[in-house]
Amino acid sequence: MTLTNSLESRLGYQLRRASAVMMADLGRELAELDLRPAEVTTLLVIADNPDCSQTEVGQALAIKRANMVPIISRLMDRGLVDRRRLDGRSHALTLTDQGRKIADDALARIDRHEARFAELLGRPDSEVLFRCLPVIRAARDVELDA
Amino acid sequence: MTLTNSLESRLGYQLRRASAVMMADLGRELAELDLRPAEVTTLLVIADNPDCSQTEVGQALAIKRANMVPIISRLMDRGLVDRRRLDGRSHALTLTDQGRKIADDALARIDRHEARFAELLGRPDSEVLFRCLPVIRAARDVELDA
DNA sequence: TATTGTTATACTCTATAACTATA
DNA sequence: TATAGTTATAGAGTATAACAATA
Repeated sequence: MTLTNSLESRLGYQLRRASAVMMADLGRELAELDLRPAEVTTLLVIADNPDCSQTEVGQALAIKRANMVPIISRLMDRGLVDRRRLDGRSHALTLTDQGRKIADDALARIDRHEARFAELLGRPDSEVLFRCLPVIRAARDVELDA
Repeated sequence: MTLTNSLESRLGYQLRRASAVMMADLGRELAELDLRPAEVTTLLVIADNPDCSQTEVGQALAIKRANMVPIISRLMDRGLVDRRRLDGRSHALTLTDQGRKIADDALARIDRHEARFAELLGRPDSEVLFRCLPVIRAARDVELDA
């Protein structure tokens, strides 16, 4: 009744399944904040880079310009992000006080979630992962726009 | 102009980005077959387990019963998968000759794609990944149905 | 001309609830 | 009652093309 699956020996498949498990776990951790993963990551990038632009956030997160629009829009509607005109076409993004509070809370939750998995893996293996995953990304990081 | 991103030090984030890169690369490799990743994996599981049921394929791939329907449906429409009534409610899935040909082609492409990344990582690190990723999955593998 | 933000739209995968017809 | 397959529907992420305003 348990099926064999030759995909189990493929790295891409294992990566996808592992990533799905961590995303689901993160989702549970963030559900109370009513924030989607894409919104949280956006919030954290703005926290790290006050006065950055929407396009820059997208570049940091591999999210296309067009797809940043509804994310920023929702964060502003909720009073977590503020923006200030720079020149006629670009904005400088910052967190509001509320946004900073939520970002801090989110980061604490992320780190609880991370700790659960780090403990599972142990120190030396974690280090290999942190060395290998960027190598995979660098192979051809998601190309933004065309 | 390059932003800092504290997420870079988080395993979940690195996994997701690395997985996205491999998925995009796989997508390019499979585009000529006009098969989506979910369809290819389904095809390969049926190849490995002739006469399995739709629900079983879903369990192997962490795809919910309801979401298997359009996948199987499209594979049958294209003449790649065949099914035979078992009892009044379950079917036995098999590949057609055409399906077997496509599955073989897909597997060859997957392995070319895999080889590119394996080469990048090297032998000992690859082994660590193949040991670690299932550990992450096992932490709480995607629970099917409710 | 190139860039920032935007709109509109489509596709892929995933999630839930409820139904049917069996067993 | 539980199971296999199904329908309908919604959400989330991602992709493309095209536009306005500005640099």
